[in-house]
Amino acid sequence: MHFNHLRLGSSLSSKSLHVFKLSRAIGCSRRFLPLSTAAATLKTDPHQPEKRPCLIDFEPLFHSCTQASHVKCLHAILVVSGRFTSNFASTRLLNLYAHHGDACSSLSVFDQIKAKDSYTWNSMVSAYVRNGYLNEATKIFRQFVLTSGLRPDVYTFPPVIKSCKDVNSGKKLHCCVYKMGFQPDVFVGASLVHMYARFGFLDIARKMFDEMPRRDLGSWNAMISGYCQNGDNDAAMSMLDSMRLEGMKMDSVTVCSLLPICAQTNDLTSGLLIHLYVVKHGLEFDVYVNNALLNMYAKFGLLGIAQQIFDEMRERDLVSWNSMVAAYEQNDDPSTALQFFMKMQENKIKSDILTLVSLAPIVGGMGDISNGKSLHSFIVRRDWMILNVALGNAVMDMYAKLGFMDYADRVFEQLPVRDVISWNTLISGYAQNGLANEAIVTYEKMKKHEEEVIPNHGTWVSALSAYSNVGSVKQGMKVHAAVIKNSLFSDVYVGTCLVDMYGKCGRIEDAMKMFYHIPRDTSVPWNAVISCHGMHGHGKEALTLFENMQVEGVRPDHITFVALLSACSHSGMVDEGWRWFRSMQEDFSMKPSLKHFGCMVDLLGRAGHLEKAYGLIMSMPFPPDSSIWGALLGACKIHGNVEMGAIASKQLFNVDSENAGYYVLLSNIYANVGRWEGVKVIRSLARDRGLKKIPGWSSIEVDGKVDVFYMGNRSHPRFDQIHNELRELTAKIKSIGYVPNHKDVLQDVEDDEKDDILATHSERLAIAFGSSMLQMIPRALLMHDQAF
DNA sequence: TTAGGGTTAG
Repeated sequence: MHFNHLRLGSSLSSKSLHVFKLSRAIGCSRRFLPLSTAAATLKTDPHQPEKRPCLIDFEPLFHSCTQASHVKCLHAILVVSGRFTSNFASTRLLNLYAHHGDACSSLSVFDQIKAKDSYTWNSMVSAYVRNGYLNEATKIFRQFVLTSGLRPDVYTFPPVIKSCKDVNSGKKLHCCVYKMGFQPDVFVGASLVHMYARFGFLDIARKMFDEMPRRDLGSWNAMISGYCQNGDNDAAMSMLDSMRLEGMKMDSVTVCSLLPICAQTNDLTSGLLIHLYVVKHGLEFDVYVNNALLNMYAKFGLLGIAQQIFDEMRERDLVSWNSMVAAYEQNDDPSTALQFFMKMQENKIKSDILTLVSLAPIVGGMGDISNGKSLHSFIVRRDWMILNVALGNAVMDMYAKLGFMDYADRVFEQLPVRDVISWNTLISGYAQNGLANEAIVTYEKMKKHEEEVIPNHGTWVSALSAYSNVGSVKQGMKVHAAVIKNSLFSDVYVGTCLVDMYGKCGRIEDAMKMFYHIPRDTSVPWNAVISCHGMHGHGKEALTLFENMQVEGVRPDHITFVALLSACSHSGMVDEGWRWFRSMQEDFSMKPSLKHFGCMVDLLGRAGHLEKAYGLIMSMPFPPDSSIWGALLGACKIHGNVEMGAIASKQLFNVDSENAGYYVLLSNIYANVGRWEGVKVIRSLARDRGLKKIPGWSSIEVDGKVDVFYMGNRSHPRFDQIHNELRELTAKIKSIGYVPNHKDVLQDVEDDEKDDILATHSERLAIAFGSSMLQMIPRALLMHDQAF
């Protein structure tokens, strides 16, 4: 019966008005006035004025509470009608609050119940567990056992077992259940089985499961989900087979446990079969099932299907919304992800920690620090930083993406708990922002905390990329040793980083040795090895490797072609470059991206075919970005083509007026041909727009420590020593015939000043430092100048 | 009328 059937009149009596006021006072909306009117009418039946409504009269009202505000309203009615004092009614109210996520109100009701029975105690424990207040649940359970004088029953244990945080407290409860003489029946038994499985004690769980006197679907699910959560997918599947042999059919819980492992094992077929089962058995209206399906399709990159499931869901919860935001974020569509987040706000869906975990990388990618700061303060205001390491890590990563490593570091310092990902995020953040030295220092610091945090794949990958950026092969080799010690050398990603490190440091032979040690059935290591050959001008070797890759049946991807085209570009192999640029489209059906066009513009430009490069840009199927025009502008500098340089820079400033580097490049083109007026115009333009070029830097490794130098930098503690060494070296090389090339100084200054500028170039500072530390021979400086 | 087993993350 619906509460509307109880409505007997439409005008409000004084008592019903009282109910209304009371219901407003405790926060329920006017829309639910009929509920209070109905109850008030119950009280004021003119024919039986003394008769208060019986508990049975409230039954339909209990069932009508589909929203939190309904519960508040019913609460008011119970108070007014004098039925709140009934233990039964108030405990049901307690449960209703808990079901609607309001454990605080549950507690307030609980406190008002004077003669609590075990139903009341059990309900309060489960109210806390249901809403995630595990510590409070344990406290209430203790009070129940120690102070109430009542005996826990079979209803008590399942929620308490569920709230265990570690296996030891679980074991204690297991003993307690055993001592009190409870049979491990289906509920308590399944709880214990799942508790052991959850903490990874699958053998104990399995033994208990096998010895259970009775097993229902829930018991099977406890065991299957235990295997799934521990990544033992084969055991989960064989358990499923046994379950079916015993005539049990999968329900929504079984389905929800299995769907995530379909995505993990890349088994789309099983996922589709389960989806079919869901539809056939009418499980498609379960929110959990829909969320699990949605997530599985998103993990396979099938966003269209995920979106369709979301659109067709009758009921959506926070997990559904979070999953959609994460789905688009993880599939490189941050703008749609952001739209979903906005829609959440429009629909008044409150974000939780996981919403923010997905939102942080989106904000990081938007490039606006003020948004980043508001997101951070939103989290801090709610104290979520303390609750969840993953969120802290996500915020660090966001600041790293925005280029604010000082903020990322501050967040790191303030984290109450740091796990391996916190360290990895900081290290890779520094490395990605060009602060290789800081990355290395952090990695060294991490090693000192080895007892608390064990490095993983991500650590080696970040550390290696930092060492390869500063060209520190000795330190890189130490990481290599650590990788071998941890038996990770056969991991494709770690191995590829080693290839990359040796390659970037110029140790091509070592890179090749490493390459032949790692599995090469995917494009990942091939891309690295092709790229490092290309980088050092070994275009032919890069091409040979590319051919070998095809012989071994490994399909090249977009990145392979970027590596290959850039190898052609660095070796001046124009014809080969064209050939593969066409081949990728014709033979491999790949559409060239901006990066491929960028390589081609670079290839043609470097070779002096500026008109052809311009023609290629004009034929592109999408608008060229700053990297394309930047490549053309760079080529104009090499070939001193002022006219084309002006065209390229005009386009460049249209698409990216913020990058100071391009202004410098154009002014250098003018400077090269001595057009100092042009230089002045461009420089003042850059100054007016408040742009400052990020200075170039050079690094050198001495005794395992890496030092970084910037042009004209005087802040080094050994500055005087370096300066003296530099003077001596310059004098020496001048005495053996070195003539400074003033053309390389792109400023309109006197020749002696040009000497000074050349002499304090960051690479020279680094070499002078190295020389002063190691008594390096001046030959290094000579060699360096040739490459200048 | 209280209970077990389920979906999202850095």
